[in-house]
Amino acid sequence: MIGLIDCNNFFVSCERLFRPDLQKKPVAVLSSNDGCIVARSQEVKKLGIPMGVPYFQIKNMCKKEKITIFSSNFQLYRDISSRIMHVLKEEVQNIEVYSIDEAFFNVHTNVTEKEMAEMRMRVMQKTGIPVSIGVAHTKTRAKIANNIAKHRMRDGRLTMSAIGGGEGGEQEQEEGVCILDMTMWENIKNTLPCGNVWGIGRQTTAFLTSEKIETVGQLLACDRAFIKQSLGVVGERLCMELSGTSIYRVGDSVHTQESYTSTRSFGKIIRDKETLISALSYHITHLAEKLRTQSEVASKISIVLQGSRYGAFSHREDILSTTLTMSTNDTTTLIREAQKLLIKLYDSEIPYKKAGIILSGILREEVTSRSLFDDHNTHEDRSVLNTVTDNINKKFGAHTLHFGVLYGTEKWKENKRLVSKEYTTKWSEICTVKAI
DNA sequence: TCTGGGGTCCTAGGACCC
DNA sequence: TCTGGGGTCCTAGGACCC
Repeated sequence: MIGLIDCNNFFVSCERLFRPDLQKKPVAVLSSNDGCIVARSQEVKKLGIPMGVPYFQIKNMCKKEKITIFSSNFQLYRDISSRIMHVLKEEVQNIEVYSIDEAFFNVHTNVTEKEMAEMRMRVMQKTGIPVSIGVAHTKTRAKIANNIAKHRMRDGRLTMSAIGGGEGGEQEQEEGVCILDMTMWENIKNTLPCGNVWGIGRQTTAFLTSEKIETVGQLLACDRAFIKQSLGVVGERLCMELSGTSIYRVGDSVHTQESYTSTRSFGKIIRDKETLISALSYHITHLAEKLRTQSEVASKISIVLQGSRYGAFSHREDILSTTLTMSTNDTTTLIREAQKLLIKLYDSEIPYKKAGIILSGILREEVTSRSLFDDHNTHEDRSVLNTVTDNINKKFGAHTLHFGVLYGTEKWKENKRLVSKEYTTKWSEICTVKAI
């Protein structure tokens, strides 16, 4: 059987961990630049505030309903996430970290809800973060099981009606866990909407609706050739998973990353080339450092520029890439390449709102060969410079030592007015406990 | 005034090869 | 007059996920 553990309202739970006064009170977390709502407490969901809504549209409502708002604090969330995964590794043998707040794991066939409920309590006790656990025969079904588990938690003994299914059976249910066995699957599949399934998004849901296919039961009753023809191999696999044949194994998605992206919206409109260079260099500094700590190099660099998506220049995104003559993780080389790309892509007429870098063609540093025409001495010098820079920044904090082009960062840096402290990753912001 | 960021996989079509 | 068949690799774009 495959289990899926998922943290409840993860970012909100992280904030509450250090603000216990906010338990049971409405709390929401914003995306970077304080743009949109990306995490909501149960109380906020009940108020009808949807996921992803722009903050400025509901600012008044937040004030009226006394919702506590936080800017996103990814340092904190990443650290709490790693603690949870660490605890989980002690609990089960095979875990696959799927996202910042989710992990799949294998569990024995006769696992009981009681066992999972106990595991859930231990994770909560050791980390302070509430989680839900769903178990089923396949990953896709485990996702559904987890969804049911989440609803069981909210209002005590809730049924599937909240996500569209009709949960049958009178058996005792544990809070926050669900083992979706054959009997229960047969009970829910004919009322479970396709759109609630992992892997069926907006487009596919619209298509299925147009074909009068609304529920998972109806989808599974379809002709296989029709599925393959209209939804491709992805749809075919999805149906296999739904019908109980496991296609995706635990551990499948654990492999080295193929690309790294760093992009950020600007706090205000940017028009001049120099500030764009500064922004791109900032992203390169971050990514190149990441490559170096992982002993990797990139063989392709892309710059991304985007005009304001709302207003006269609606949705204009430009990408320009170049393949490097030699794979590298050297900050200087990458900044130079980005500058060349920017000169080609830059348009003084466009009010820019966002810029970023994508590094791809990621390779292990030791397997890459050197170019015949490469200047060996320059390479060595750069390597020494990068090492020294990395060490200083590691010791004294990010960007202590940086390239001159990064002056200008303050011109585009995001707004983050409501950010909480780095309680667990920064000495100066650590919690103080007073014993009386 | 104000609308996020970081990924993966699949597919179709073009370039190129023998 | 008549101009094949079978591949691979790369890329851009779409759909989806958290």
